[in-house]
Amino acid sequence: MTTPGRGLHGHVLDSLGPAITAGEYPPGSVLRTDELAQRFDVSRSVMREAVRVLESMHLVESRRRVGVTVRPKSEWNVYDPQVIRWRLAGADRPHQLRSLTVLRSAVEPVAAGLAARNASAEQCAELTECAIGMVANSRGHKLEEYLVHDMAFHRVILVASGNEMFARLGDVVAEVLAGRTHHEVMFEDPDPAAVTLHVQVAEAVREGDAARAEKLTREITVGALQELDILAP
Amino acid sequence: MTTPGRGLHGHVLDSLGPAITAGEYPPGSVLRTDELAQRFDVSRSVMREAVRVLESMHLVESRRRVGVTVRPKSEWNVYDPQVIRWRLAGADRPHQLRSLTVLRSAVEPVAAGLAARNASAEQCAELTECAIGMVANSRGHKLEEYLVHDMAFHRVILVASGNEMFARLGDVVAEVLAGRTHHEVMFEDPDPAAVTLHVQVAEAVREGDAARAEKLTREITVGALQELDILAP
DNA sequence: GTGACAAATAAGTCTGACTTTTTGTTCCCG
DNA sequence: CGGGAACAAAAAGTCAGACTTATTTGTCAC
Repeated sequence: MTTPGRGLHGHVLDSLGPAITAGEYPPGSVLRTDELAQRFDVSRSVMREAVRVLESMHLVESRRRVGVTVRPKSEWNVYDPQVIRWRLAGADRPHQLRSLTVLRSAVEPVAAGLAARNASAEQCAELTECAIGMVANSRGHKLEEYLVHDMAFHRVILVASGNEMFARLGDVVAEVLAGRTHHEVMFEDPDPAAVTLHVQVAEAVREGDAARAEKLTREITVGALQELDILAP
Repeated sequence: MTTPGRGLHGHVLDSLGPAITAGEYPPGSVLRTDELAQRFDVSRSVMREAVRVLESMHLVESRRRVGVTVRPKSEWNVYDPQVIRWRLAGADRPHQLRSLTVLRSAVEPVAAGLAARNASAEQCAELTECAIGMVANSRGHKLEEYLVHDMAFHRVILVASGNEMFARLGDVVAEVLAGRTHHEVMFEDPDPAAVTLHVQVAEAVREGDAARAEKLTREITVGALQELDILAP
């Protein structure tokens, strides 16, 4: 994603970031820049740059005379795409997927409603294409092709909402969907009902029916929650 | 907030960050590290650390032989609290407030519903306290005191939801609420209906009535949208 | 015990030299 | 005239070492 490890400090981050987000260093742990520089065999300047980035993610705090201390999880910038990726790659992947799925369930219906009002003709066309692609690959174990269109579908919805905060969740949603296909239980073809819902959402957006787009999308996200046993009794 | 300007590089960021997010340097603009270092009268090491942070926020991209280029707005990490603060302090403050308010309208009702299921006894008590504080300061131009309780109220809801992604939006919501009181039109006492809604949400959460908590919170956020003329006809 | 003072420590800063990658130009040959 | 290869320049990247500064901790006197 983006450009991983495009410098020495990037390489260091690819090691340290996952380690910290995986809880390998408990909150309050103290690291020393010089020691880390030695460990990763880089100069202090490079190590300092890496620490600065971790600091900007609120993963660590650097203080004079004490060192680089790991902050408690509750202070991390959990919306940072890099942090999300690190956590999804690590041990608390299931927990992270649940959190993100709940977030989806809150955001996507509203985004769909807005998309019904704001989507351009091109975006409507894209959406319909995606839905068609999903239908076309919904049977016969073509999970990978299905996933591509599913990710594209949700991304278009989020972008078409016209809200930049929603739009920037496209990568996150894509990551969640991909995770479900690649790592979770997803051996069979997708649920036909879900496929139909996507087609209907595309319809509703095209027709500018905000309420219906929202309601249908809510059904989709409820399905996603149920898959992870996050119920709403 | 947090610890602004806790180093030389922090001071540089406090200058450059707002400038970039304000669109002072259009996307594609090229900056050179050495020139910037001169301009801010810091060493190249310090300047490099600042650039690294901006890079981790996806505000800029640093490439050899070309320089530090400003990325298009659509790629920025708009959930980074620092970026949010910079943008709220700058020219597109109104636009940013609208985006965030829409995000609130999606997230908070769901968070309230979850809070009704997951809130601890302490959190219920806190919530009730906040609601009482709001009522107590709802008349007589005690806007500042009202704001404090209002911010606390929404923060408790988000934390009590048990979802870490929601919890981390506490600062953002607080910033939006503070912005409304301090910079937008808010001369009179708060809307009595809104105050009542908060009290009722606290009730619903206490009683574990998720559906009601969600519905009532949705009414609160609809009110917030209407204040900014974001209608739902 | 309390206060001030001193020492130790780790981050912070600066400088200068060197390396590496990328880009743009030039020049030669087809 | 066009295209490709070699070359030169530019800017970021890296490293090493010396120095500064803030903060903590320990000690000693009162």
